[in-house]
Amino acid sequence: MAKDQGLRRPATVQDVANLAEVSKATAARALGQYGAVSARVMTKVTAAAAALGYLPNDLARTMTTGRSGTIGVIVGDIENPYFGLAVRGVSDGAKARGFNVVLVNSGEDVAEEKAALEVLVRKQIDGFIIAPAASGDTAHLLNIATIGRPVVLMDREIPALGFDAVVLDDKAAAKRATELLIAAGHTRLSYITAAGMKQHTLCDATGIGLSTVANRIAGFSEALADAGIPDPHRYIRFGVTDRQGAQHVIADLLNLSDRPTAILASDSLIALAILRTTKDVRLIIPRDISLISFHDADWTSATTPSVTVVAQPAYDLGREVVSMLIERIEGLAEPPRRRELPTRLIERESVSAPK
Amino acid sequence: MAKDQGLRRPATVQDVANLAEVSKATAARALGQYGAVSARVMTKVTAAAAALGYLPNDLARTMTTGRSGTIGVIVGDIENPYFGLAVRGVSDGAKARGFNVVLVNSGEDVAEEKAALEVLVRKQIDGFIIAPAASGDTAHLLNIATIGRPVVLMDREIPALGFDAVVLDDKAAAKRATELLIAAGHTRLSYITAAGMKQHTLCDATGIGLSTVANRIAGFSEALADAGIPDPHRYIRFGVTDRQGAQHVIADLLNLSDRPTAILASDSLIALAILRTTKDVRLIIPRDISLISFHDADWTSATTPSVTVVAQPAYDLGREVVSMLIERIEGLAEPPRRRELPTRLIERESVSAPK
DNA sequence: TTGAAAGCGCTAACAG
DNA sequence: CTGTTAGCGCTTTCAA
Repeated sequence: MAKDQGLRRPATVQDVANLAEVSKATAARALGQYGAVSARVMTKVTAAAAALGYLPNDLARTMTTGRSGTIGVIVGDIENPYFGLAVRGVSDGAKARGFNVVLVNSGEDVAEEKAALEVLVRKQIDGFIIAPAASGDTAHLLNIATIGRPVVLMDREIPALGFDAVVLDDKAAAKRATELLIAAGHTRLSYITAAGMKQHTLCDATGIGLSTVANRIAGFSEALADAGIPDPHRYIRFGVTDRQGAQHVIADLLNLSDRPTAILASDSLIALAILRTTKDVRLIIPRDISLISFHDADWTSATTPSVTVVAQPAYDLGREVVSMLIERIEGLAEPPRRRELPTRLIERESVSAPK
Repeated sequence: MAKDQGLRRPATVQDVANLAEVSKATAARALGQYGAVSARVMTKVTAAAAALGYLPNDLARTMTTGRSGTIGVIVGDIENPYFGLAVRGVSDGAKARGFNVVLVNSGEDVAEEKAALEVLVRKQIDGFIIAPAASGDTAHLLNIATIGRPVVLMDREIPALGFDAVVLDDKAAAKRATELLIAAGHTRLSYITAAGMKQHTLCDATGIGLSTVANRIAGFSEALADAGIPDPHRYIRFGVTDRQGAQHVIADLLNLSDRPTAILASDSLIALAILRTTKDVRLIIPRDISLISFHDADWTSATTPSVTVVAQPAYDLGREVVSMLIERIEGLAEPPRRRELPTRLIERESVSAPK
């Protein structure tokens, strides 16, 4: 008996219409708040819907309207607090305007990014927010635009594609941070970055895969050049993505006979690896080595020493990017827009003069 | 001219069929790998699909099959590294079996949880993984089961609902950690937990909203009782959800004239708040106060002192929970199953004897 | 203001 | 093995 209610087929517009004794079209108009309905019908239909526990089938709605009210977000690593915060900005912004968000991780891998994109297209997503894994190999991104779905780039830009983009002032940020280190007296400075290339080794500025990486290296190098410090690329390390690799690269760096006396880390995960490694090899921050990290992660203010950081407006980045996207979805036709958000240097305890 | 390709209507099965000169049904069979097709037709259709850049419309497919190949995950706070890791386990497991995941944050709020659930039901999600925000107020969860969509509970269980659940051995874990503290000589022990109730104040064990919280408090209290320490609830604090609140509660606790000499933190975010607050009031860990935290967050091994933690198999939790769910989706009809995963105490540097 | 009918893109059931 | 037909639940003409 109780089982009668146990498994019932979900109610449809037709069911509601029957119970309310109106036509399907009328019931649909009342439920979907479009067209025009008399007050009498409105209440009857609403009551019927409530009685049946009616919930609209969004897929059917999307099938006919062509709009899913959903936007797709693809980032490299949601567990990176920087992206985590940005995604929260996106979610909040989307929710505020009645859109849903579906989030996919690309693992900073172009093939996975491509697969993710395909899944989302097949789900008839209205538009995309992407932090692209690489700036070469972008055919899939162009395709997406071809089928009429807007794309906004987040954090990393690819000017050639002509998409809207919201980025940070990475070059200026890197330069400012580097100058702080130089002002403290350092001349052997290292920049360690997660993404950008497969190789950990140094390279000339050509072939850098990500605008953020290229920009920061430009800022870093410029600061060194301005200070007359030679061979700026000497202590730059790329592609430090996994935890293992990070420890290894950092340990190698610290074992150099003329090891760097200051490090700039591209994100809080790298900074963490540096903390761990210095602890392992019994180097004290900032006495033996100074540290500045990109991203004001939660823990950076709680450690001893607390760490000097480049604070990034990640949440605002997300808000901004989603509002740009929604404007496009709603038909905005202007030429591509680009917005650059400022970062801020927060000085704490991890920088001092070299010994 | 170039614009001709600029915006083209996405290709449908019908388009592919026309180009391949077969019927719509045949094209669909070839594309969807079901039914049976001759090799000749198969190649023709495949070629046509490639030529047109055909991508199936998953919504249409779901409409007719009733299966979306997507599972919904609802957690309180994806930025909590514990849940972040669990969700990654879920994603990996789902991907491996050909399912997609859509993730929604509930902000540990029942109303939001309810709204999220509704959105997902409307999208015809195949099944749900939920870390419920509270164990009262569960009508919406029951409803979901009523319409025939399986639910598996993650991390927190609600036995009354009869759902599958995967949880950790919270009680044993709390007891073990507490015993370590007691063995070190502590008698004034505090437990600080994020979720559970609105009030920060102490309470009797009745009306605790979450199984995890109740279980841990049981383990904590039991250890104190076993050691003959009176008034075990004295230093327990609930509902420390936001950063502000955390600082405040902790500061109050540390300002007590007979303040606790050891704290057990319910997650890494609380532990962080403790680190920050002790730093503020110039208390040294572990000299002035010992600390153990639930969750082996990344940073806990990199700080000075590194922090002793209850390591939780969050990733495995996610894997396990998703595999249970998929079995249900694929028709498993057995009675509800419950699985408890073991945690592990990792001793590091944040515990010592009281002064 | 309301109703009837067509159609979104796909798969399922049934013939041939 | 292939084609025809019907229908998923909804919105959208078009008439009434």
